[in-house]
Amino acid sequence: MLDITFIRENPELVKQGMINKGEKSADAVDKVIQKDEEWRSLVTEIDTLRAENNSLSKEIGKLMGQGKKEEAQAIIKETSEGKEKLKELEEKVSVVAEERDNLLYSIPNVPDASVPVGYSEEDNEVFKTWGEQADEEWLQPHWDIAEDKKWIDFDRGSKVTGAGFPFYVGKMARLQRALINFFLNEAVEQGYTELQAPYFVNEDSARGTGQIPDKEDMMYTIPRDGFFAIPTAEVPVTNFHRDEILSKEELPIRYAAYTPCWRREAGSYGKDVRGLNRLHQFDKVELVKIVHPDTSDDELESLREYAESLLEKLKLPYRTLLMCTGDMGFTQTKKYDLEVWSPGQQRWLEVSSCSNFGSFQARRMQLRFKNEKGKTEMLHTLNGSGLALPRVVAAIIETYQTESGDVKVPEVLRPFMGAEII
RNA sequence: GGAGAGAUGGCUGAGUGGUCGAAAGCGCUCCCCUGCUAAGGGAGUAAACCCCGAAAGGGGUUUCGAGGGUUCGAAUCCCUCUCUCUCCGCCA
Repeated sequence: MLDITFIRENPELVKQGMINKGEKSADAVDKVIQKDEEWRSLVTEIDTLRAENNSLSKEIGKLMGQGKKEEAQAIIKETSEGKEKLKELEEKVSVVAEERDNLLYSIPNVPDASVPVGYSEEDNEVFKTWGEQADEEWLQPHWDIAEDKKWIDFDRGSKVTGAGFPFYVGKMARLQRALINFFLNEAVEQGYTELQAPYFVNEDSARGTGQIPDKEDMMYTIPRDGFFAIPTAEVPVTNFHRDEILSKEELPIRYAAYTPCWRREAGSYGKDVRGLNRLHQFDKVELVKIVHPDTSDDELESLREYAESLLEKLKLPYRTLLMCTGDMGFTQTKKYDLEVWSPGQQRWLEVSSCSNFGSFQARRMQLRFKNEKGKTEMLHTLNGSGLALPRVVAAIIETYQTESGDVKVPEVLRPFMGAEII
């Protein structure tokens, strides 16, 4: 959610941002400004009326205390009239406030000036490419190798739960555990605080990070208890400080959390979902930063660099994309995607997405701090994967396969695997 | 799952229908006093929103777990919900 005052003062900027993000119309901007004016004048009216009634009520109290019941009675009659008018206005103001808020929720975050304007994948900018993209003929996709070695059991996963819920068997299970350990150790070494988070969240939290009302369908629900299975650790971790006012000494806050993630991914099909490319349950280490507004630009760069360093340590070729306005999503001001090279599939696979949300999320969840002047101000939030496991696993299997049919263990994982060959 | 107790400001804790946004204490900030230290005195110390103002600031409204209700008036009475604690049961 954007700040209504900011919209009021920069309507053209907000409109342009909306258009650049691919919204059909930016009418909501003018509408929300008008609704806000309406709301403010109603509030002024109500406040005045209430002030009158309050002072009359105090008068009654005073008279009652002095035993002047008849004089009090006369004033009571007067306040009763004001009360009815008040009720009417209050109903009106709540309707207007809701209309204003709905409009406000429909306006996306304004893209940063450094973001390329564009409306499709092709307009994303290749920010960086690292490593050689292997393309030998004999390279196999990871699902063939995994099936051969009985490392991943998709069929039994389907039997036990459903499609997209595989079992990892033996060495493959251990590889996952190795990656989780590696990612968390690296993050802690970089100064992130490790956090173990709940896997279910309530409705307020889902709303706080914006899964509700927009993206409800992506989540699995536990209706009986009103919970949602988290689609990413971003949800519980960012909500950790919801409704809090932090002191500036606590900043920046950096968290790393490993959790499974559940996504319904309705409507997916074809080669995109083969093997480990897209699952309903997967593991991920998520990084969340809560920072001073002045530092969020730098924090995004260091977040990206950190995520990139993980792929470099695993020696997995990748590229970094700077997402264009139309491909970056509703809540972000700027976003980088990291894509690892999948030699067996000859395509790029997204393994991390590093985003700056500015104060957009913070405002929605009332995440604030006391600034230098002692005023409360919205914080900035960022997050990025560090990293999502399945596609990294796919890339490892495909990149480290040998012509003789083995798969080697990346050097940095050997201490965790206790072997050089998986 | 059953029985009971509770939720008040940064913290402790008083307040059971009327000058209560809330006593008192602690903490914190500033000032005074004190040649160090210790102690003492005074003032201040929540958030959101609206209006006025260039600003400093001023005025108003709302908020005592959340939501609804009774009343001219609610921290205080009624209803619903959430959370915390204690005991019992169950359990990794």
